[in-house]
Amino acid sequence: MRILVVDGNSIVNRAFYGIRPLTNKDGQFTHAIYGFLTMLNKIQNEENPDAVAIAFDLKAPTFRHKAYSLYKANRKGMPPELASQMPPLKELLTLLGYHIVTCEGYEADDILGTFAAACDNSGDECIIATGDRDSLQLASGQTKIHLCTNRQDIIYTPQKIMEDYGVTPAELIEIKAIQGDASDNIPGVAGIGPKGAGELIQKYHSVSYIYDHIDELDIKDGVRKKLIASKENAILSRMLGEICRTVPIDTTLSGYTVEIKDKKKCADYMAKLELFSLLEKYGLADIPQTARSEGETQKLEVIENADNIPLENINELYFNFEISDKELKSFAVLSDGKVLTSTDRELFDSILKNGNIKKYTRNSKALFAYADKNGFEISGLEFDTELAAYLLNPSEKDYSDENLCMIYDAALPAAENEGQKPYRALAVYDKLCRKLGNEIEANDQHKLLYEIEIPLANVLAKMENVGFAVDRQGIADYGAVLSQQIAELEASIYAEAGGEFNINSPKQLGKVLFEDLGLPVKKKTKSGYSTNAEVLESLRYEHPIVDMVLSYRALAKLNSTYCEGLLKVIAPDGRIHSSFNQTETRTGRISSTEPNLQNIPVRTELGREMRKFFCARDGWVLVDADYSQIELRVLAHISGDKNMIEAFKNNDDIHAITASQVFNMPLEMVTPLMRSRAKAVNFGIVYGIGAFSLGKDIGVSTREASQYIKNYLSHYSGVDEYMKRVVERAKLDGYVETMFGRRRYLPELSTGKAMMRAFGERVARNMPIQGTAADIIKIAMVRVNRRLESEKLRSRLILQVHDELIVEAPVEESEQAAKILQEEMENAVRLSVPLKADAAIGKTWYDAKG
DNA sequence: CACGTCACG
DNA sequence: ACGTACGTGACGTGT
Repeated sequence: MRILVVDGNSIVNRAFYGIRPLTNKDGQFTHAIYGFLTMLNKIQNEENPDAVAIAFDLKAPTFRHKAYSLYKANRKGMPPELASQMPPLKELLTLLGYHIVTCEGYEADDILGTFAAACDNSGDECIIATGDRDSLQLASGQTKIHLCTNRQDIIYTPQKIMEDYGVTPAELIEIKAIQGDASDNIPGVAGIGPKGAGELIQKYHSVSYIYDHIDELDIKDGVRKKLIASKENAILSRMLGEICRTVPIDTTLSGYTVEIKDKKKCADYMAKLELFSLLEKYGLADIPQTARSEGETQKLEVIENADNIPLENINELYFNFEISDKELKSFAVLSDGKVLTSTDRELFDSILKNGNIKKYTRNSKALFAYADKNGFEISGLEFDTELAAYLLNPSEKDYSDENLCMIYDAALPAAENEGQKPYRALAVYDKLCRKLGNEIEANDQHKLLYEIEIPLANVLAKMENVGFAVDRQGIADYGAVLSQQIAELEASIYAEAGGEFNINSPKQLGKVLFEDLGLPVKKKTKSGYSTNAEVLESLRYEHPIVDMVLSYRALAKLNSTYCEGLLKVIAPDGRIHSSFNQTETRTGRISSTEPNLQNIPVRTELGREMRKFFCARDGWVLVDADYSQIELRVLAHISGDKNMIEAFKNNDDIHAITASQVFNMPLEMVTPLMRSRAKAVNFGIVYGIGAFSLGKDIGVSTREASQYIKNYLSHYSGVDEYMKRVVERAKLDGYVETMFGRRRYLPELSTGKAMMRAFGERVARNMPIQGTAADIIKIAMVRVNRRLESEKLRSRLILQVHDELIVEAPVEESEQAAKILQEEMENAVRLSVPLKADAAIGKTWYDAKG
């Protein structure tokens, strides 16, 4: 037989520290459980064992030898965020049919050792799954080690160990005895590390041989001295490092086969932990869940192509649809507990137009786009599950109805066949909508959903449909010029490098710059030398090739991402129809894809040229309006800082004012450099700031940067208090929110890991600001669209770039459109400081942007 | 598919 | 000792 023996403690640790924290609705941390089962499932698929044993340490202090407990006793216990995951993990493992093995007085790796020894005797095969290299000593003809690392898993056989370490598995114990292991409190020999220890054991094979022949060894005197000085520790370490193989446990492999006994119970438990992706991995996706608060699980009844869809006296309609290329493929409604499907377009349209039927659905943007394309407006769209769920938790990855049913306890009925599968969620859509709706009310997010997100879906749909006109030939010509220049730079770079290589490969470029040309290494990445712009910038004067590479990069980016990329997505109508995603970001911003029109170059003149190809159709112009410092104004408002509010009320130059405060001098003395540094401080504050990064950003020492921050916070003391308050509040609530109640949960804040917690704190400071600004421009978009339509203009919104809106307008409407933009943006919400928006008109985006 | 890089607010 | 500001998406390379 073939048994997989899992080092439970080691794997769960790896999962806990390797994955960002995750909780379910109850606040139960689940990432270690999720990571453990994902890894276990993967290993099982790779190794295909007949049986699985999962070994855990016991909670009680354990000892292997008398001396052992002394050493292990002072090892730190688990952080509570991990400890709280152990009982549910073990429960779930048991439900999944795994056998958990523990033994009083022994650690998990002793159990591994015992199984390995048993297999060595019986001739069975043993696979040890662990993240701990200490277990490599167990490798043998019968036993291999499946080592889980942060990167790729490595399979260790005795041969592989010989290749990597140059010794036998047993000799690894000897090496460790000399080199020691701080994390295990194994002292080893002071002054000799892994390299020295490896060499000694390769030559002499054992600690006891070394000490028996200490005077005859062919080694340096220094080494001999160290060995002699630490003799006692070395011999003790030799004992501590050997894994015990005689734990009194049952090693009859046939007792460890895996079988799920109660699939339903198992599925329920996973659902409770909200580990839905595991349901699929363990083949439990189709098991109907118990409705935990709704009584019985429903039976799924689907009537395809129903000839009669009763709509008489229907006030609420739960439905779903398939629309592709703005054409209706089919739709399905929930009627009297049954799912009825149809392809009747006229019926579908009449439902959409009928304001007396309240409609509950998902992906309303697609629906609005369909209506827009067909020249009518939807009336009575009441609820969108995707948008509601996004407001309840914007960090969710999957807003599919099936997933939402699982998260929000709307028990999915079982499908009797493949054909029924797509309708499982619809069968319980009324329940799902009710639960989501209740939570929206409980969270006070009513306005956000009904007055902002749902109407916005309509606006976004129209923006997508209209698209942005581009000058195809202009882009192509620009691309050709770039290609020419790229080819020239390429040749010069090869000449400097003394040969051809792929400049686009950071790996190859790193080798050329830092090995072949010997330039100083400034920074390393996980996989080698860093070659990013910041590094190259600092090397500009070291070698002429550096500037060439910088130029090459700039041109290559423009050509591949913008020229070639955009040419690929121009529609037959000569316009670019980007998709605006409403449920993507965790702050409430929208995102743009295929193509991303929110990152068209602007910061360099060369890149900015690109915007000359984004234009209005003949006889029309672009009206571009952007908010002035919306995030700082939002900060002034929500922090209530008197000085900052005053500055904005006076329409002062906020960066200059900040400079005079940070550098402690009169406003007239502020130089452009000081102003630009103060601007960076303002940004930094919004982002959650650290002195190190601020210093790096503006090129001053960390010390100096930290003084700037101090000055800033003492002048804007309201901001200082707000920043403290918001983090404290977030720790209590577990989430932060915007002015309009948009939330983001922050499980990071209750982590034991300092880095991660610090990240959570920065997010807590930033999200309410970035998110409130996002809320505001969304309100403005809905209102701008409403005004354009109600004033019977042909002008239309075509793009949003976070603090900027673009309208395409007939020339004769442009002034009016500009006025509408400015008014609606500035009056979207009343803050304690004025909102300021500036509009400009031009034939192209380049011209229209201030 | 992950990573490095770089474009935007 | 380690890494280092918030939020995105696209491209090319290399495992």
